[in-house]
Amino acid sequence: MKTRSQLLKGVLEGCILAIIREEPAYGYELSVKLHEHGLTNISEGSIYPILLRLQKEHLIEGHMQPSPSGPRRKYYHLTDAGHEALANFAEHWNTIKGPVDSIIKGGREQ
Amino acid sequence: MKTRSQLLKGVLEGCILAIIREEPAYGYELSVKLHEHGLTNISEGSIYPILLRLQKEHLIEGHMQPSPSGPRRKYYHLTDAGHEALANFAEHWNTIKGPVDSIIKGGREQ
DNA sequence: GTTGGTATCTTGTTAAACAAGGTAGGTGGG
DNA sequence: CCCACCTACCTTGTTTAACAAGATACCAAC
Repeated sequence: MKTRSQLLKGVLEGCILAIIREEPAYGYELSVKLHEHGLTNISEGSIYPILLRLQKEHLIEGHMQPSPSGPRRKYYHLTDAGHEALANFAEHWNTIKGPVDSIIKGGREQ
Repeated sequence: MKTRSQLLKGVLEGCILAIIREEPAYGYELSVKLHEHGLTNISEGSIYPILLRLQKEHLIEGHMQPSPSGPRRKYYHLTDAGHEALANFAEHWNTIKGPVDSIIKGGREQ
């Protein structure tokens, strides 16, 4: 179903920023949390590239930390620019969500 | 602002299907209607490619018709497959909208 | 020592929005 | 008559993102 993956464009990035805002998280954890929130089947092949991109844009910063069990984890936290970007994203999301809902539900002309 | 144009990915296609479902429309008209609904700054360079794509996928059909004033218009209407695709899109949209809202608003762990 | 879960990252493919630009019909003003 | 303007169509090239697939590796338990 590629409709879904098109709908996720740009959305995932914002969601990841939002989750990290709550508390620092590592990649693998993000895939679990997104799933728990209802965004199922988000593969790691989507998440890691986003994390690298966000890091390159200085919206997040990461540092390795040992795990109580298993390989080391790279925890990411938001930068100031990251908080701004998230606010910006939330605003865009809100200006799109309303119109799209009203159009899809239909029936309203003019 | 490219965040916005990423967020529109996949969304515009569904919106166009939804508007055409209400009544047949032509390209130029769609750009006006989207704007009226709150989706501003959608250029014709976005709309016409979508219409061509939808037509190629047999979700819509178009036919030329004279205009009371100005060049001829190409009115599009939904096919059966188009109705299905729209229902499908609406479903996907609904499964994404809720989770994204809850993640952005934040505060909920586990 | 090998299996399996946790964890990271990379490459290549595909698909979509949009800017920019090109074509042309009709109408009204000069 | 012709020229400018609005309506209306379509195309090309650029950029960006999700994702599948796969590579790597640590650790624990058996």
